[in-house]
Amino acid sequence: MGEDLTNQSDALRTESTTGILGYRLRRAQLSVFQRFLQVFEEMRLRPAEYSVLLLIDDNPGRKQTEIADALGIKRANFVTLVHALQARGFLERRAAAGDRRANALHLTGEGVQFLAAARARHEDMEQQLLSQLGGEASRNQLLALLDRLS
Amino acid sequence: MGEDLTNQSDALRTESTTGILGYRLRRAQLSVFQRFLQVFEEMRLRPAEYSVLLLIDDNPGRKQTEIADALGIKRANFVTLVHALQARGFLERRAAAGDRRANALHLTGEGVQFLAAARARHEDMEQQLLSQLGGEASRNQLLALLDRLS
DNA sequence: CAAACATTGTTATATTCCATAGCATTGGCT
DNA sequence: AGCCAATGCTATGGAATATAACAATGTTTG
Repeated sequence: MGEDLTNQSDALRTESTTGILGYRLRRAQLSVFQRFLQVFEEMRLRPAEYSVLLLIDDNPGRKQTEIADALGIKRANFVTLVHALQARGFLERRAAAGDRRANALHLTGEGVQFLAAARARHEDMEQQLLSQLGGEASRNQLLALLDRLS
Repeated sequence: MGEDLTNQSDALRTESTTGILGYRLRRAQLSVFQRFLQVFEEMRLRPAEYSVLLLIDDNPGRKQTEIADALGIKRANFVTLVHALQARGFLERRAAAGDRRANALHLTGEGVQFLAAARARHEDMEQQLLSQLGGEASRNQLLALLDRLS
């Protein structure tokens, strides 16, 4: 006999949470974002900012609200984002063609350059994630499954 | 000639973001959490709170820090969570057996009852997600892939 | 044993993200 | 002209998260 009375700090049972899709999704997303923050710490680039730069690069001249909507960001909160990126010289808010209310968003030369560097860095990160997932097939499957939840 | 000069608000190009794993993960996670918040609005239960109740139910008598660690919650922030659930009568903080600093967490009868109701509600939600994913096989595959990212 | 150190729960605080309300300016429509 | 919608913006609050510091207690070490 003689149970071990010394601080038996066993591992916890976690079966209940492992069955929850939302919980697992959150953990995975947090892990990926955490890595993003590390990788882009010295560039001082946040995930949302990166997505903004990408979208403007592919859609120059669009209005703030259009970009914000596409990213699921409230236009009120988008203002701060854009101003910060503008303050760093990465984008311009030009007067929109036929609408004096709207700002047409464009990347500056500096912004294009910065985005190129970010893209390279991000490419490496995606490559790491790819190898974690075990190949292109797994990655594509994951993306397809995620789409069904969105 | 004659391009259409009337506000041509075409769809934006989003290829750049669709290739980003983290972005897609975030959107899916947000979508699932959004639904959770809707489903549990009248029960006034947040995702984190639900996970706390589940974990205590499976591991009664554990210390706050143990539960918090398992969920990736800082113990400082965990205090508020626990106090709120205690204020609603769902759990108790009893004196831990051999440690006068620690609180041993236990569900109350009311807590068990509440958790049962939450579980039932959550079961329905998972069932919906399952059908969105297209079956058990897809769900299991998704969970496996998510694990490789965590 | 006494001293040094670690852990536990807690408070306070700052930051970031996200949502809502309201506003001035401008545009579109009737 | 008059009404309503859209656009960018400010202000503000809530929620999640991170850190620092603290008192009480436990653990380890000289």
